[in-house]
Amino acid sequence: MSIERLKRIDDNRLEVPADYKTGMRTKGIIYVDNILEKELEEESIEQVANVATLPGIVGASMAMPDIHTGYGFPIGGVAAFDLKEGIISPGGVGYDINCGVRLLRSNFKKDTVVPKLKELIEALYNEIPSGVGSKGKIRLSPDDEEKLLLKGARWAVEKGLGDVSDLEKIESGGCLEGADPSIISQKAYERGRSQQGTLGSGNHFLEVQYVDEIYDEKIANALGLFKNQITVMIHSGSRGFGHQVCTDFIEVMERAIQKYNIALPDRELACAPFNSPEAQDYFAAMKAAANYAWCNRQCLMHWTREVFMSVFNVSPIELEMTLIYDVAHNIAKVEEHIVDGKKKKLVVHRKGATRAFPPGHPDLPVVYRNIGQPVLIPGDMGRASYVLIGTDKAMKETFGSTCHGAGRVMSRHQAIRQAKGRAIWREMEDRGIIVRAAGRETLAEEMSEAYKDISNVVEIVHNAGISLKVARLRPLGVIKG
DNA sequence: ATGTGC
Repeated sequence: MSIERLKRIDDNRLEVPADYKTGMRTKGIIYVDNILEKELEEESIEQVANVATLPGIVGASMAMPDIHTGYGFPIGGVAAFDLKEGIISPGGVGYDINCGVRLLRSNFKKDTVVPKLKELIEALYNEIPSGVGSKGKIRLSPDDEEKLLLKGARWAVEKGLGDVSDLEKIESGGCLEGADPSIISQKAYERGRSQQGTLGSGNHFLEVQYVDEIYDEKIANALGLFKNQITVMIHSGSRGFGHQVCTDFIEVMERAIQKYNIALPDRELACAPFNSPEAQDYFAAMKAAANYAWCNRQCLMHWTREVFMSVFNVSPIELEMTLIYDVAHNIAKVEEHIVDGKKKKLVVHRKGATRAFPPGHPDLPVVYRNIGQPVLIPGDMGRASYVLIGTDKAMKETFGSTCHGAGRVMSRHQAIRQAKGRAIWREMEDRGIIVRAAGRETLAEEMSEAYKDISNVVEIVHNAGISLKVARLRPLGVIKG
């Protein structure tokens, strides 16, 4: 097994041949150019091949340029399965169910915010609960929690956190139908109760940014973006709740593979036939966790708006901090795609991959119907983030998917070692970026050098045509967990 | 990612 056995399809794609490994039902395709090809881990190639052995896989086992090794499935992976012959797997979604990103616009320009940046970041840090195991200002009764799991972001809006108009700018309207609170474990309920409305830790962040480059004027304009404008990006997920749901169902799936006699090259691929009770229970629990995450990002956004209004003493109308979009990048969804010329429903797993639906798709908000789905790609805290737009080519090639972020090049441990004796916060401040982090080692783990250059990643998906660059955002201030 | 792992 090695990289020499991969075949270059074109400048942006490598093929993992179907004979790379015994049991593969289809080939693998990895979106990398000859630069990021060098960063490919052998283990993650193996994982792309492993996914190709799963029953009912449709099309190729795919991976985006931010691929790295994950639990069973690679992070950056996209895999679609037939509803009758295929499976669903918690490892294909990931531990942080519906980890995702939302982007807010504003009427402010860089010049207005920079003089008050320290005060702003301090205020945001005080208002946004962050860090491992952090508790929020929301305390849920068991009844509240159940409603939240059914309603998603709408639950927060009904509590006065945000506006109804926010909902249409969230993927799936901020709520997946069919969540079932009755199959959530007590443990998950307990962990979820105090963590709603918290940022989390690791690569989760809240970032104040400015638009530094526009690649597509027409689309940027349609999204309400302009040069030097202040934007806010929020990257968070379903916290301990989603983590517990994943843990609970990996156990269920480990029994299911015995019961249904599914042979796997790696037990971390544990799964169940999509139409089995085990799979349907996982899917309904995953939806509950997805709804928990959308509600979480909705709460974080609301407090962000409040902080901006208070620090700059402006009204909502003056600020016009509207939601541009909210994407999920760890999720499984039933979607309609064209397979061999025919419309077919599939269960698409995106694990560290972002949906990138094209112009005209019925699932897009009416206001974006003509331009396509906004794709939000966070980079590391020192470099940049990107806004892209979904394309027809993505729909044809990748089941409407693209990359989700930079992807690590250093393990957390390696990063901590490299950062020893350095003051990362000061290095950042020297570059004009104010950072505040809850965890003692978070800044070391999250420093720029620990990640691939996001520009390289985005260049590949842009050149491959599976999403197109609209704007680049530079960080000014960051809140980390 | 995570009431962080051996």
